[in-house]
Amino acid sequence: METLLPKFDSVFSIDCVIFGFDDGELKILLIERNEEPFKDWWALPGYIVEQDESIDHAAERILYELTGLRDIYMDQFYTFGDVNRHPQGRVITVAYYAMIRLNGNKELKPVSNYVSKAVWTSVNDLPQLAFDHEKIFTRGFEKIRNKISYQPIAFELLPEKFTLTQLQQLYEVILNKKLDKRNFRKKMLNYGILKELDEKQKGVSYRAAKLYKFDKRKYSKLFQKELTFGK
Amino acid sequence: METLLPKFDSVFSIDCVIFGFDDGELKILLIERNEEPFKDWWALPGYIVEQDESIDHAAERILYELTGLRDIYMDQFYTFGDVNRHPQGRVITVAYYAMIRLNGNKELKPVSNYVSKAVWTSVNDLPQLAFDHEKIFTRGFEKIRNKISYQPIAFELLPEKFTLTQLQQLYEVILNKKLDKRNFRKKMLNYGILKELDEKQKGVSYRAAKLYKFDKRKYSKLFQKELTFGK
DNA sequence: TTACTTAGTGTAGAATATACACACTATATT
DNA sequence: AATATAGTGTGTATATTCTACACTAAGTAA
Repeated sequence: METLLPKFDSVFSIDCVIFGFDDGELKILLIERNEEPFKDWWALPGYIVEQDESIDHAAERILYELTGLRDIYMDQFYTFGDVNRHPQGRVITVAYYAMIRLNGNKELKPVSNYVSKAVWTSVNDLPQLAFDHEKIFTRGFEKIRNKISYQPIAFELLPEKFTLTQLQQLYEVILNKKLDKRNFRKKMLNYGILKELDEKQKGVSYRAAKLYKFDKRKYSKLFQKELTFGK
Repeated sequence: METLLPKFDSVFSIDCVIFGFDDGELKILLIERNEEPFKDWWALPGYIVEQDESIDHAAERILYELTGLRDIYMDQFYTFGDVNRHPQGRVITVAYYAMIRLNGNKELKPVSNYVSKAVWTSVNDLPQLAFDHEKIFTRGFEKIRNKISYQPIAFELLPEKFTLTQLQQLYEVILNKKLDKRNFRKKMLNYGILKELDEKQKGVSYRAAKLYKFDKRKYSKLFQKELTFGK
C-alpha cells in the first residue's frame, strides 16, 4: 500500500450510549475506568478502533466485550471531533447508540481489563462522566427521543412479550411527559404492529394485563413508506 | 502531552455534499481531482482534517476553500469508516451536508490545487464518483429528503426572496413527487413562517408572482417545540 | 366478602389534511 | 387587435386525526 497520505498522530474511537429499560426507568450502561486518564471515573463504554476493522465492526466488538451481547440494533448518531476532547492526544470518536432488552438480567461481565465494573444507571441519576461523555449522552438521548416520535424503536427495549402499560411507560420516560391511556392505546393498536397474545401477565397482585408482541413484518410495511407530505 | 495512546496509521477526512437549487434542478457540487488516487475523477469536495482543528472547523474550512462561501448551514450526517474505502490507507471520513443559495451566480473558484475544477451537477445526472462517494451522496440526499419533511430547510436553498411556486418546485424535486398547489400554499402559509413582501417577481413574461421571505424568528418558535406525540 | 389496584373501554368536538375546478393576469406572437 | 400561453391565485366539502375526559371490570390479598 502506498502511503501518500500525510502522517497524522491520531486515533479513532467508539463510544456507546446503551439504553435499557427496567423497573420503569430508562437506564444507560456506564463503566468505571481502570486506566488513566480519568481512572476511577465513570464513563460511557468505548474504546479504540483497530487499524483493520470498520467502525461498525468496532462498535459491535466493544459492545460485546462489555456486555456479552450480540445482534443488537445499533446506530451511529454523531461524531465528536473537538481538538481537546481527549487530554492525551487527538481522538475523534464516533458515537453509537444501542437499545437492549434487559429482561430482568442485569448482570454485566466486562471482559476487557480497562474496566473495573459496569452498571446500569438511571438517566435521571447520572454521575459526572469522563471526557465529553455527558455531551455524548445528551445527544444520544435526544436522538432516541426524536426517533421514537416517528419510529417504534421502543420495542427494542421491552421484553418480547409486554403489556400496553409497559409500552406506554417507556414512551413516557423517553418523551418525559404523561400520555393519555386511551389515546395511546388507540394509536398503538391502530398501527396494527402489535400482535395480541393469548397470554396474560403473571405474578402481579392485581388484575393481570394482556400481553402483546411486536410484529416486525407489519412494522416494515408501515414504516418503510415514504414520509408523508400529502399530495 | 503524554502519549499513552497507541500509534495508529490513520487519517480523518471530511467530505461534503453541497446542495444547490438552480433552474428548477437540485444540484450538488462536484470537483475534478487533480491528485492520485482517482486523478481526473469526479468526487465530492473533501479533504483531510488537520491535526489541530476540530472537525466542524475543518468542514467549514474545506467548504470555504472550494467555494469562497462562509456561514453556511452545515450539518454532519454520517461517518464512513470501512477499512478499504481509501486505496492508500485507513481514512475515516465524516460527511457533512450544506445547502447553499445559488442566486444565479454559479462560478466556483477552487483555491486548493488538488482540484482542477468544480461544477454544479444535477443530482439526476451524476457521473461516476471516486472512492465511496456515491454512497455518501446517496445517504446525504436521503438525509435532506427526510429532514425537509419536518423542518423547512428548503429556505436555505432559495434566494432570499422567492415565490411560492419556486418553493413548491424545490419540495417536489427533493421529495420526488408532485404536490397540489392549493394544499401546498395553504400549508406553508399556515405555518406562519413566510413574510409576504410588497414586491413581485420581475423579468418574467407572464403574470408576476408575489415574493416571500422566510421569517427565521417565527420559525424557531414553531419548530423548537418538541416533536408531538399528543397527550 | 370486602378492599384495593390496575386493566380496559367510547365518544364527541376540534383541528388538520386532502381532494378538487376555475378565473385572472401579464406577456409574446401572429 | 386577437389569440395563445404559462403561471398566479382562490374556496369549499369531506375525511382523517387529535384531544379531552371518567367510569366499570377483573383479579389479588386480606
